[in-house]
Amino acid sequence: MVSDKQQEILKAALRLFVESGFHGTPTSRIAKEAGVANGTLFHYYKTKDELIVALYSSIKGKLNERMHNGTQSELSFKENLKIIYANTLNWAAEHKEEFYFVQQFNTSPFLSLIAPEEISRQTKPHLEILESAVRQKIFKNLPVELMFVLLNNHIYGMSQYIHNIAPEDAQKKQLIDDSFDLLWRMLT
Amino acid sequence: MVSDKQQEILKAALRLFVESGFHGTPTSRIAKEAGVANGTLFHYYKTKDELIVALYSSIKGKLNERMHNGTQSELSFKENLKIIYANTLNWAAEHKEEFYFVQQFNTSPFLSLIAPEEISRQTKPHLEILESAVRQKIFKNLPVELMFVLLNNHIYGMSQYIHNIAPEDAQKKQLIDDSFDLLWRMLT
DNA sequence: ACCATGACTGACTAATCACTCCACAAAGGT
DNA sequence: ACCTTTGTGGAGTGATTAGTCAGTCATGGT
Repeated sequence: MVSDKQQEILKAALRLFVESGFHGTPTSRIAKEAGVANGTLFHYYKTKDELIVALYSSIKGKLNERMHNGTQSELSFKENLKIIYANTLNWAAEHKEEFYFVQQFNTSPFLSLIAPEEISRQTKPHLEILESAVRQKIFKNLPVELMFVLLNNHIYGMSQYIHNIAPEDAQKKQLIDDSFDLLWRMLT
Repeated sequence: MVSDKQQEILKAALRLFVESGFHGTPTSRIAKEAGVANGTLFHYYKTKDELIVALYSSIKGKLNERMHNGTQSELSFKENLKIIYANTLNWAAEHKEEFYFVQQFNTSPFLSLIAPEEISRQTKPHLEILESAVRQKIFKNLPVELMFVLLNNHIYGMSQYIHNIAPEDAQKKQLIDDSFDLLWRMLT
């Protein structure tokens, strides 16, 4: 159950963190932009760190939800992987601030606030997908962790690029198709 | 001319920024760890922002210097690219804090403190290398900016991976060889 | 009508921050 | 010897910060 005010706080925090960084945005400013009293913020989140982590988890949750939209066990591995790939890139393009925030968070000392088991819990399903592809000899016989970071960073890079050139829908679709082929070619 | 104390300040700042983030480390702490008075820090750098940018430029400069070590016009394009690739990954492995700092900086609002022309000045030579590879039909006929972000993020990913598994020298070399082949296969 | 609960408020505080200021010292030119 | 420049120190300052706290208000149960 996330109340309206809580939503507003998260929304304002996201905007301001992206604009000015974590320590660069005072809690007072977040409260102000959320149209909420200072105390209210601390009513919902005991500390600023807790707010940051909550925001991260909320965004990650939404991305994960979206990522597997439309995948079906009847489809081939390649088709499913491409759906996941496209979902992620489309989500990133539609949620630039969220995506940027996640990147910012991942390359910051705040990442250590997330328990390692929480991280591996999120990562595990993806590693398993890659593992099965290796077993089926679809992918090269390489460590799945290696393929995972390459896949991840490929997506990061593509997001950056799509963000920079801001393509039309048709062009974007083409770009996703083409870059998926590059990725596929690299891993198979 | 960079004095000893200045060096110590940069060294301490790097360590602390990586550990606690930009705003998370007070200038007073940097001065203390550098074995220098508070005022001395501000004698060399008018503001904290100026210190951060100076640190970034210094690190980037060192990386750029190292990157092209050993390249020769007599060698083939592929050989030279591989040298650059390996130099970058080796530098990153030997300078984890520096590499992490650059990533942190790049995904932070501080990036906007670097003038766009400064950035494109650094990027241009790399784009030109890619352009020539496209002209010679070595690489696929794709936008060079696209290949650039993919190349960049591939290297970021590999650095992450190498950092995580901390391989022996021989294994690291093998990893660099193999991952370069992946990259090459993707772009040609 | 009365009360209990919990969301919500905003003035407040203790601590911390970036940065200043001024004193002094060493170096080097004349 | 004298002056100027440059480097260095560290106490000090005003602004800002995360977080507190004492209390108000709306809601719903009885």
